[in-house]
Amino acid sequence: MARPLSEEKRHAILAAAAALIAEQGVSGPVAKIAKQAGVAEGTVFTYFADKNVLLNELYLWIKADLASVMTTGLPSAKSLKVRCRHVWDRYIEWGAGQPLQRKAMSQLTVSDRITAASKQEGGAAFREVSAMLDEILAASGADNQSAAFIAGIMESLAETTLSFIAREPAALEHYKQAGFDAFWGAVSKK
Amino acid sequence: MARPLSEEKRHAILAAAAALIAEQGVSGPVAKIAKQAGVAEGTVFTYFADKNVLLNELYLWIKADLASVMTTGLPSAKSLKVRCRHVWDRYIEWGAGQPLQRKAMSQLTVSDRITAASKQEGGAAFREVSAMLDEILAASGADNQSAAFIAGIMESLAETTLSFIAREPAALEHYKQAGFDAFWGAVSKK
Amino acid sequence: MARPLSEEKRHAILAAAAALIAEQGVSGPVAKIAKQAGVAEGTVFTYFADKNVLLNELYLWIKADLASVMTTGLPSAKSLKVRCRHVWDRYIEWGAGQPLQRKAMSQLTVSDRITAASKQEGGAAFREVSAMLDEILAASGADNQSAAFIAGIMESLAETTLSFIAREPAALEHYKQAGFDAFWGAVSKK
Amino acid sequence: MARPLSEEKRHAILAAAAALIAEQGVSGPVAKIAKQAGVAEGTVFTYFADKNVLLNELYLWIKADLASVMTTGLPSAKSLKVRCRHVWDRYIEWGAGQPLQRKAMSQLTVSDRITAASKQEGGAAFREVSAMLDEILAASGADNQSAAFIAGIMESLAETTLSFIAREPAALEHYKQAGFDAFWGAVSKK
DNA sequence: GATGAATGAGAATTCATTCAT
DNA sequence: GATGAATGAATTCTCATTCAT
Repeated sequence: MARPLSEEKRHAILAAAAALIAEQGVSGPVAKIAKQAGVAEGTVFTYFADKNVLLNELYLWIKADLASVMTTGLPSAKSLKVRCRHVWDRYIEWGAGQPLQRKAMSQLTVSDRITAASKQEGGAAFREVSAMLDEILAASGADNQSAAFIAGIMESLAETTLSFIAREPAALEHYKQAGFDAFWGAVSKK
Repeated sequence: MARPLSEEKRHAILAAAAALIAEQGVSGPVAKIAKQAGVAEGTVFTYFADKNVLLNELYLWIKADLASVMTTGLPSAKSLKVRCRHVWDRYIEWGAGQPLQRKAMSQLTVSDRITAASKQEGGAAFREVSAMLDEILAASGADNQSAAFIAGIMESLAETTLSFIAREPAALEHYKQAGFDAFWGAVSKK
Repeated sequence: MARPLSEEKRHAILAAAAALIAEQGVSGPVAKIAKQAGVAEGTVFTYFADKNVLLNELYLWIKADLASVMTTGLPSAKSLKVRCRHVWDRYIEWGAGQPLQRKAMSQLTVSDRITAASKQEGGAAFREVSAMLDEILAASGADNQSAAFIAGIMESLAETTLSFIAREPAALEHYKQAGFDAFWGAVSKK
Repeated sequence: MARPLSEEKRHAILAAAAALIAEQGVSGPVAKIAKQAGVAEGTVFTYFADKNVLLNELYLWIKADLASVMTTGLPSAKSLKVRCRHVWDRYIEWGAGQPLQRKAMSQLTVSDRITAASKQEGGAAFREVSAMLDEILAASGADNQSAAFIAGIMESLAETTLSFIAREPAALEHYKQAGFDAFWGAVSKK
């Protein structure tokens, strides 16, 4: 191949797509993504076969980014609660710092254009987190929950927390703490 | 007066819109809504000035329906937890029984086509529920939460619960209980 | 027939049509005409078989009105120039006083929805004026003009005059005089 | 650059628009313009942002064409009347030779879709002609006319002349002469 | 590989006309 | 006769995708 695909352009397109989707939803036109990314309209299709592929790869890209952020620096030796708090804080900080990616993710999540395969692959990125949540399950002795359900609870509470932070950025620390308290109360044995 | 506007047709259009939006998102074509509702395409626009109006009225229609379901038969004399459980159960049953409306609502909620005014008006329908959540706040003595945050927690946990029920309908009762336990743990004092 | 068609409604519809067409052109919707006329949409079609019929009848209605205005009080015994001046002044005053009808007429004239038959019938209303213009022709001895051409000149100069009056209403008398001078210069022998 | 915008296509679209508007008025569908121009419907919108823009650019295109024709070869050294005759003849020949453009122009002129800015810009193209008409004004000593009014007279008489030529093409020279005589009689001192 | 003009299948919306009330 | 809801064909415009340059 004469000129190889440029990883830089690929990222620019993904980032532009995230920004546009955050603002306009998944129906935002490819032309705007291209313009924002600084490439020609047609170029988008040399990096992504079609718009659905772009959407799905964006979904995975953001999921992978979030998963990586959540588990980097995880203090494996510390207590379960400390580790959960670490993960929680990374999630909240990521969401507060990347509002466009978070908003884009919420649009992608409800869209019917993200395939089941992508959703599964996206979930797989959180294996390390899942394992940690399994410990909660074991510790709580609760027989009516599952690790997946606990993960869902964490995700939805984090999203709720982030939506409040988005409206009151100054209260970031307050909501980060309150949100974690709610999470811990929700999943730990009383 | 010639033919009066038919409330029946209006409902048929709203119901068809809910079904289509649940499946295809807010960008589903009006033509399909009309066909599903059994009316001509143009008729949709005699009932709703444009698609945005239809979307906003659908949002309010579903919100009002849910609010009504949640508070009907609320046992005012009973304990706070019993009343919360009543509201929770009604929510879960409504969501499990009206999966299309629930899916449509989740699409509408993230759409930028629902106006701030509609969101405010939609929230107002939950005044009675809000008052109840205020009691939780007072009882918990927690100084780091707000009634709005508690409402957000309830809604997001209910949605999470419903998404698990959607995948495992047979486990409805299990998740209804587990979800409520999580909610109660999240918002009550330890 | 139980209820006869009301001449009053017919006129209201024609007047409303003139007003709307003046503002929006012949493509203005029938619904707006009906509303402005204070009748129901369907009623328009009991008075006029379809929109083309309405347009053509409006054309004839305005033409007849103008022809009547131009020839009423025509001082038959006076000189040719005095009689021409009479007709000219009535035209200008009519056009200045009925700007909507005049504007509507200019829209109808260029529209392809006015049939040749209507145009012919509309022209016939000006028989008396035509006869007068024939006299000009005879008097001028010009062999290179025709009465129809002179009529066309009068009409186009009057329209030009009216368009200047529309922009400067205070200069009505000025333009009325200047326009007539131009007309007389154009059609009389030097 | 990929394919550059083709000036040829742009012209084809403008010409097709002129033809269609001449026949059907400004409400003629863009689809027909596209078909006549030999391009896809969407292509029209890559050359003109929307139909109003197309209409306004068409208006300016025709105006500029006419202005250019009228002043090309103007014998500056000759008498005022000779120069006026030159301009008049060019106008009549242009109108007789381009009946579609002329008809389109008459439709555009009465349309409310041509902006005031376009009308002003369109008028500016006739600066050279205007200057010549100013001379008529100075020469005539008439204090009750203005150059703009004279221009209006010329335009309306030319249009009238052309409408007669359109009906009797064989009488072109006759009407060209008769029309000019009328014009000169209308604006020159007796 | 990069570009952006070209394409045409939709999508929302309008509107003349019909017809049930 | 009067009304205005119902209809669906027609219209403008958008946009994913292709392909000539």
